[in-house]
Parts: sequence; structure tokens; C-alpha cells
Amino acid sequence: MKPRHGHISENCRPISEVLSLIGDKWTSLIIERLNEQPLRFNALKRRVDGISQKVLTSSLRALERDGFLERIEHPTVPPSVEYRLTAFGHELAQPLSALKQFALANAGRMEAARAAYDARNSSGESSDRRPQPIQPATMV
Amino acid sequence: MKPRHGHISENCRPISEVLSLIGDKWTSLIIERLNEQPLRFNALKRRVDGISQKVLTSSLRALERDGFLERIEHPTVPPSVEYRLTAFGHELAQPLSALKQFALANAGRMEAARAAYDARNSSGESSDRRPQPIQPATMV
DNA sequence: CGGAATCCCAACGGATACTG
DNA sequence: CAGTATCCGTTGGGATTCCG
Repeated sequence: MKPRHGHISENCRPISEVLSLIGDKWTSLIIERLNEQPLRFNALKRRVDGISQKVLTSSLRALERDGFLERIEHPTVPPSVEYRLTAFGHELAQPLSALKQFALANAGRMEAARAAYDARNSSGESSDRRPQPIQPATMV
Repeated sequence: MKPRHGHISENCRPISEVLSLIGDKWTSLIIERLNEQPLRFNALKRRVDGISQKVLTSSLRALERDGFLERIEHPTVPPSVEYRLTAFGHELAQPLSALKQFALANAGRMEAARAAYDARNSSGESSDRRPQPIQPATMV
């Protein structure tokens, strides 16, 4: 995808580039699926439930551009296009998988921490820091 | 930060949550800095060059909410607030660091792949954004 | 089937300005 | 020092339509 992360100082660039690539809503899921097996466009789309055609296309292009996957066009009728991770892509999938393992293993802790935080601060909030109805902070 | 990633199918949720937290422009850099040592607000801001106070604040809040860091307010004058990763936060820093190592080790390959891709379809433009101007500053 | 092209809006995030 | 509050441009990405 695009370098959503604007200008970043020299040394942070690589990590920022990778994160701007995989840190979006869908790309990590795409990599997971393709790390299992090569897939055709619509097969992949079906397995990444909820993704739009537009976003899938642009995500695939971005991954292809950075060398993480290859797009193989079969000259058949109707058209058939296969996407598969390159060796480089499978390498990327590893640290990404580690992050996923962490996430799965600690989902409970995160949720608990959130619940505690939200209980601590004002009343119930679930997902986000919002405009926040300002409150008489301290003093029960 | 915010769950920028909308609704995602059940089993992918944890990874999407983590990525929506750290996958933004700045959070991973914040975690890196705090993984080295606890820092006060402005010290941290100085070390994450270019970040705005608003974004730093909201990022810190998000990390605090998920239990990855703690905010320690010292009742001094002038005010002094220390941010430090929790044990949980240091755990998160590990897979994140692995990703960074991958990024650093393969920055060249990515750039080469991009150059090759862009050369290949240099019919005016690639499907995505060009590289961006960069500024000098601090580390990763 | 595998896209490209458009439209559109909510959000991310930068730049001030102000405060305890 | 460590934040809040706002205004506002930019971008991500969903929905829809059209094409080879």
C-alpha cells in the first residue's frame, strides 16, 4: 500500500515502511492466507471476509511492488490470476506470525486491561478515546 | 490507538487489534523508545522526532489503556509525568522488535523490489504512491 | 473472472492556541 | 511541564458502476 506514514527520520524508515505496509486493516490477513497457499483473486477475497475488491487489489499491488508476492496471470478464458507469496514474503510472514501469536495469547490480558482502564476512568467506554464528556474528575 | 480496523471476523480480531494499535505512524517508535527506558512526556516527544503533542498524548493513552504502559504522575512543581512500559509492554516490544529487525535487514531488498517493479511498469506510473522526502533526525 | 474508475465520508493526524 | 481544545487538510477504504 502507500507509505501512509509521512516523513519519518532516516533510521526509522524501514520499520515505518513495513508497518505502513502491513499495519493497515487488511494486509496482514492477506499475508496470512497466502502464507498457507497460493490463491486466485476471488478465492482470496472470499477468505479475507469483508474486504472490498478495491482494497484487495491495491493491497496486492503494494505487496507485489515490495517483492512479497507475485502475480501470475494465466492466459485462460475466463481469466485466472494466481497470487502467491515469494520466498521474501514467507520471510515477512514469520515475524508477522510472531506478532499474531502474541496477540492471540494475550487477547485476554488486553481486554482485561481495557476494562480496568475504562472502569478507572469515568464511566463505561468500550472502544476508544472519544470527545469524552468531560467529567468532574476526582471525588467520587 | 483507536481500533481503526473496523469489524473483523472473530478469530482475526486479536491480531487486528494489535496492528491497529501499533500499525499507525508513531506508536511503534514510542514503544521502542520506552523499551529502552522510562521517559517523561517531553523527553519522549523529543526522541520521537516530528510527532505532535496531540498524537503523542493519544497514542500514550491508547497504550496505557491496553496495559502496555503506565503513566506515573509525580506531584512536583512543575508537573512531571513519567511513562514506562509495563512487563506486558516489554513483551509486546519483542515481536515488534523482531519485525523491526526484519525491516532493517531487508530494507535493501524492498527498495530493490520497488525499483524493479516501477521500472517494469514505468508506463508513466505505478499503481501507488511514490517514495517520499525524508528528514534527518533520530533513531529507530 | 479480475480488475479499473468514481464517489464519498469518517478517521487520522498536523498546526495552533490556551491552561493548570 | 504536560497536557486540552479546535480547526482543518489528507487519506483509508466502502459501495457502486463499468470493462476486457
